[in-house]
Amino acid sequence: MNERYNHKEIEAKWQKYWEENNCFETVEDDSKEKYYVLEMFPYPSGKLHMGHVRNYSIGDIVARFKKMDGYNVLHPMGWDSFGLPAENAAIKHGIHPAKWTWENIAEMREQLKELGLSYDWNREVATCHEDYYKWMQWIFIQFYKRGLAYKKENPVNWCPDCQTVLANEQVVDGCCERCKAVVGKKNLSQWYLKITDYADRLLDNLDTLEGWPNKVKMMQKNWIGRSYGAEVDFGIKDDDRKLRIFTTRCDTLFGVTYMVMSPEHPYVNSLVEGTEYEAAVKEYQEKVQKMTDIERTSTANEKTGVFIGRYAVNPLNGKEVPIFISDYVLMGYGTGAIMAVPAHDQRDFDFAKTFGLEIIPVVDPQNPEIDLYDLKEAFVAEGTMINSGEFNGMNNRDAIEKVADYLKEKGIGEKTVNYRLRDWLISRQRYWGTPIPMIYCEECGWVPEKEENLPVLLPTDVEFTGKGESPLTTSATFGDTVCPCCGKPARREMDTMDTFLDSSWYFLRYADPKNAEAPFDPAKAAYWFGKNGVDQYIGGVEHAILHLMYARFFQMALYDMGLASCEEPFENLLTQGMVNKDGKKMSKSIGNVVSPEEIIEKYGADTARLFILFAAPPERELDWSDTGVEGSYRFLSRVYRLVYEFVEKYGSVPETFEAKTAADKSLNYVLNSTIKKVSEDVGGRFSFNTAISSIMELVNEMYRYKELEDLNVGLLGKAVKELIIILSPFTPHICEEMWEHIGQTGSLTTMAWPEFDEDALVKDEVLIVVQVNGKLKDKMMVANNASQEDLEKIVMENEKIQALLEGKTVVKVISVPNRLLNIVVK
RNA sequence: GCCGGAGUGGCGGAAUAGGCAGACGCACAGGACUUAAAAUCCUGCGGUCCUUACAGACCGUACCGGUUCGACCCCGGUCUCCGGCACCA
Repeated sequence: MNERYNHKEIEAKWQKYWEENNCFETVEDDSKEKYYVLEMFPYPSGKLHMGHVRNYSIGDIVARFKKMDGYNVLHPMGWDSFGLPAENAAIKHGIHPAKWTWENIAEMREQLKELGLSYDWNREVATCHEDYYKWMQWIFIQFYKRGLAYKKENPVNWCPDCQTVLANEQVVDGCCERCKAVVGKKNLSQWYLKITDYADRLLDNLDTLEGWPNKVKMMQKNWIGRSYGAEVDFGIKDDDRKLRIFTTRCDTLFGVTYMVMSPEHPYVNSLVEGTEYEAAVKEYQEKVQKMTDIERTSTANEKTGVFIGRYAVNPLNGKEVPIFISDYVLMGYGTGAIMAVPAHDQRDFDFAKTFGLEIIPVVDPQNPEIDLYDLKEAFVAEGTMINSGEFNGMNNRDAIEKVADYLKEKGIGEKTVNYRLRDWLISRQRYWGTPIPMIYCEECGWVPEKEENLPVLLPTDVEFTGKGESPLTTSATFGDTVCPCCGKPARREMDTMDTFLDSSWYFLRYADPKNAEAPFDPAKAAYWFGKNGVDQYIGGVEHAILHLMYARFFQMALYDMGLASCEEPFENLLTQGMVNKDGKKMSKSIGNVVSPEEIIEKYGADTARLFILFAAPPERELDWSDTGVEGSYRFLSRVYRLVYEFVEKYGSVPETFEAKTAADKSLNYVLNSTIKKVSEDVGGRFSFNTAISSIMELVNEMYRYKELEDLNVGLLGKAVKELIIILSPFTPHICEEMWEHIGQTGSLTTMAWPEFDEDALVKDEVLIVVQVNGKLKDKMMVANNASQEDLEKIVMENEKIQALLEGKTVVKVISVPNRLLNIVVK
C-alpha cells in the first residue's frame, strides 16, 4: 500500500480480483434466507449518466450490506435493449440497430464494472437477444390463449415523428413521451392487452404494498381512476333504441335538461340521416376528428356542440330533452353519452349557459346565500333532494343508492363501475422490438405461431426509412409463411411489441436467465421471489405509472398461469430522486452535465459512490456539488492515512484489548454506537447519508484518540478493523486495499457484518437536560439510570436552578430517565 | 378543480416514539506548519442584545392559532413551491 491514496491503481486491482474470483456469483441455497435486490435495468444509450450512478450505487450498498449480513443475495443486471434510439441511429447513420445496441452494451457494461458494482454478471439478460424475446413471444401467446391479447380497430394515438402508435400512458400533455411531437389520431387495427381485466386487482392490491412510497400508489390510483356509478337507459323519441348513459350522480336524474353524445357515438349518424341537421352534425364530427388531444382539451372552458334535432325521454319523469353532440363527451369512457344536469355539474352548467338551455335544481344546499334559481355556478356539494318526486326530502348522498336501486327494480338501469384505465395498446410500427408472433390466414383468421417455431426472428434484410408502416414490411423473407392451423399460405403480423412488454418480466428471467425450455423455472423463481417478490426494487419515479403498473399486471397474469409464486412483483420500492446541477436537471442544452467518466477518472468510483450517497437522502433530489465531491475524496484520504499510519506505527492489528481509561471507554462507545447506527440506517431505513455521517464522526474520534499518550493499541486496532468493514459497502475498493494492508486475508465481500457490543453502549454517566417550565436552563452529567428522587435532589442543589426557583412554587416535576428533568413552577 | 408531498443557518442536510434545534459535510473566516504554495492539522461559524473578559439574556424550524409540563414533530387554518390526474360524466 502506497503512502498516498492512489484511487486508480486500487480500483483496477480490486475490480480484477473480484472478477477473477467470481466474488458476486449467486446460486440458490435453501440453507440461507434469500434477498433479491434489483435496480431498474438501463436502456443501453451508450454512456452512463449520474442518474444511473445514483441508482446503482444505492442498490450496491444494499446488496453488499445484505450479503455481509448473512443473506443469499441476488443482485443482477441487464439491458432494456429494444427501442427507438437504436432504430433512429440506423436511419441517421446507417448503422444496424443490433450493432449499435451491442456496442453500447459493451461500453456500458465496462462503465458499470468501473463503478465496482457487485453484480452477478452470469445472469445478465438483454431483451433484444433472441434467447430472451423468444420467451417474450411465448408469453404473448399464452396471453392470447387466455383472452388477454386481442386485435381491434380503433382511433389510436399516432406520433407523426416516430411514425408509430402510442399507448395512452406514452402520451404526456398531448405529446409523444419520447420525442415531444404533438400526437394525432389514426384509425388502425392494433393488438391490445386486456389490462382492464386486472384494474380492480391492480388498484386494491396497492393497499397491501406497505413498502411502496405513498406517492407512487396515489399516482397509480389516479391513473386507474375507478368510479362507481350507474348506467341508465333513456328513451329516444321516434326510435326503438335506448340511449344508455353512465353517471355517478343518479340522485340528479330529475334535473336532466338535455343529453350529450360523443361525436363518435355509433348512433349519431343514423339519428340524423336525411334530416336538416345532418350537414351540421357531419361538419362538427369532422372538425373534432381532426383535433389533436391538445386542441381538444385546450378549449376546456368554451363549450362547443351541435343539436342533432332529436329528443331523449327521461325514464323517471317522461320529460323530453334535446340531444346534442359535443367534444367534451369522450367515446372511450363510460358509454360515450351522458345525461346533462347543469344545476349540479360545472361542465353541463357551462354548456347550458352557452346554448341557453334550461337549468333545474334538484339538490337544495339549504343555504340562504345561494339562489337556486339564479345559479352563478353549478352546485356540487351535499344537500336535500327537491323537484324529484318521491325522492324529495332525502339527503342526496343517500338518494344516489336509492335511485340506483329503483332503476334496477324497474329494469331501466344498473350499478356499474368505470375506469379511466384503458386496455394497453402494444402494436408498434417499428423494427427494433419483439416481433408479434401472430399469423393471419384467410381461412382461420389470426393464429399464433407454433411454440416449437419460436422465436419468430427479426429479419435482417430490412430498410430503414423512418417513414410509413413497419420496416418489417420491407423484408423479402419475413412476411410470407404458412398458417400453423391449416397449412395454407399466410402472412405474419408486421408490427413489433411495445418495449414496455420486455421490461415487464425481466426480473423473473434473472431467476433463471439461461433456461432454454421455458421463460424461467417456476421453482427457481419461487426461491427468489417467495411470497412477496423482489425484496427491494430501486429506480426513478418517472416509472411510477408505466413500467411499474405493466410489471404488476404481468406478474399477476403469470401468477394466474401458475408460473409465478406471488401476485405482486416488488415488495419494497425505493424511488430515487434526480441528480441536478445548479438546481436544474442536467442536460446537454443547458451544458451542466457532469459525466461519471470524468469523476471516476479524477476521484475514483469510491468517491463518486460516497458523495452521491452522502449528499442527500436517496428519495430526494440531489444537487451535484464539485466541492462536495472534493470533501468526499478528502474523507477517504483521511481514512487511508489513518490506516497507513496505524500500520507504520504498530504493525498489524492486535487481537485483544481492554477498555480501561475514560478515553478508551469513550472510543469504544462511539465505535459500537456507530456499528449499531450504520446497521440500522443501511439495513433498515435506507438512510445512507446519516450512516456515512456517523462513520465520519467515528473517524474524527479516532483521530483525536490516536494522539493520546496512553492510548490502547488493541482498541484502536479493533476500531480500524471494524471501520474498514462498515465502510466497505459504500467504498469497496479502498476498503479491500486497507483490509489487505492491515494483514487480513480474503476479500471483504466474504466478511460478516460486525455485531455491536451492548455493554459498550452502557455509559457510567449520562447528560441530563434541566428545564424550567419547558425551557432549557442547564445540562449536567449524572450517574446512569439515576432515580427521579436522586435526580431531583442533584438538580435542586444546583445554584443556578436554585436562583431560578427563588420565590416560585414548584407545581410538579417531570422526569424522563437518562434524558431530562422539567420543573414546572408558578 | 381533485389527489399527494415539501417548506429547518450562506448551502446540502440532521434531530428514528412529543424531550439539548442545526449532527455530518460544503462554503467562509482566523491560526499552526512552510522560504512560498499545495496538502495537512487546530479554532470559530443561526440572529439580536449585553459584557473588558469569563459568561449571560432573548428570539429562532414558511405564517396564524390550538393541544401539552414540553411541539421542527400532533391538531385546525393560511401562504408558497413541487409532483400526479384532469371536459372521465
